[in-house]
Amino acid sequence: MPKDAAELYDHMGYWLRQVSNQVSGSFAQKIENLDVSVPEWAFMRLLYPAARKPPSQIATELSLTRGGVTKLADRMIAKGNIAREDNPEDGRAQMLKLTSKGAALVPKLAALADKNELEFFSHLSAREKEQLMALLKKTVTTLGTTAVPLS
Amino acid sequence: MPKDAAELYDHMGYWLRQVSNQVSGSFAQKIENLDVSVPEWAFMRLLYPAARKPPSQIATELSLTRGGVTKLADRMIAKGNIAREDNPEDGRAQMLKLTSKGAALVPKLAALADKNELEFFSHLSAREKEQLMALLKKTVTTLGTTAVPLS
DNA sequence: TATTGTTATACTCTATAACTATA
DNA sequence: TATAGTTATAGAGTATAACAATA
Repeated sequence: MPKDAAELYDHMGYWLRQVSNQVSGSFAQKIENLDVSVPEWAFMRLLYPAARKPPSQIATELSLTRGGVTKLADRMIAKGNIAREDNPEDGRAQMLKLTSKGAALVPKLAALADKNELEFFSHLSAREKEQLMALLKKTVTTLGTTAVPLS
Repeated sequence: MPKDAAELYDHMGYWLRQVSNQVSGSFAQKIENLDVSVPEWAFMRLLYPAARKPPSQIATELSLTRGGVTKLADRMIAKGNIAREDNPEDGRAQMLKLTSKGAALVPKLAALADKNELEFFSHLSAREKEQLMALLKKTVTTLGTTAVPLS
């Protein structure tokens, strides 16, 4: 039986993008009231509950450029959710950390993330959810060892 | 044993976004030479090989607003990859279709998509890839937002 | 009045590249 | 010279809302 055109061009990336965009889009609406964007949430999540990380590390962990991290960080600082901290040992370096306001926000954001997950993935069995999560993490882990870092 | 913070805030949406962004980002670089963006590819894929669809349907299938479709379509028309066609039965309506240039581009884009998939998912077994694809499609299908090509 | 699509506007995300300060 | 971070600039993607034409 011949494959049809749609099947020929059926790629994982396409479906990943569809699902990711919808999940993130819906989550973005949920956290709008708290004045936090999805990238900001990912950023804050890396600093919770009390981590101090340099912008360069955030850039690596979120696959952003350093310029992108600066821009995101500027906005979050303006909102009072994170703070910069000078490094006394190296005048070039700095550390980013959550403010108490930012730290207090994280559990609220996490609760909304839980709600969002329920909305999108409750049709999957517990076993299917575990599989999906494991496959995604396995992909990221493998990329971490092979991917070309952004400059 | 108490969960630690990282575990508490471990959401599917986060990992989906990480993987999707990296896969799409890498694919974007690959198709840059052909002067096509990832959303444009998704758009063209829906019209291949010879479909005629109204903007409203594209908007539904790609989860975009009508305004977004107009903007994307404008750019693709400027590039000569798609064309607008008036609907003689309804003066408000129109149809979008690939030009011969656009249609010729699709197999090239698909080949690059194949290459990208290999890069990102060859660490998964055939069975794991099938599982991942099935779980993603099941999620989209349940949401009822996109027409799933039946295979 | 309702629907299809366009236009105007705005903001987020992300990139590249030049720049500053420090090492 | 190399590194950490910032700034300037740009463009893509997406949304909302007002609008025009048609039904």
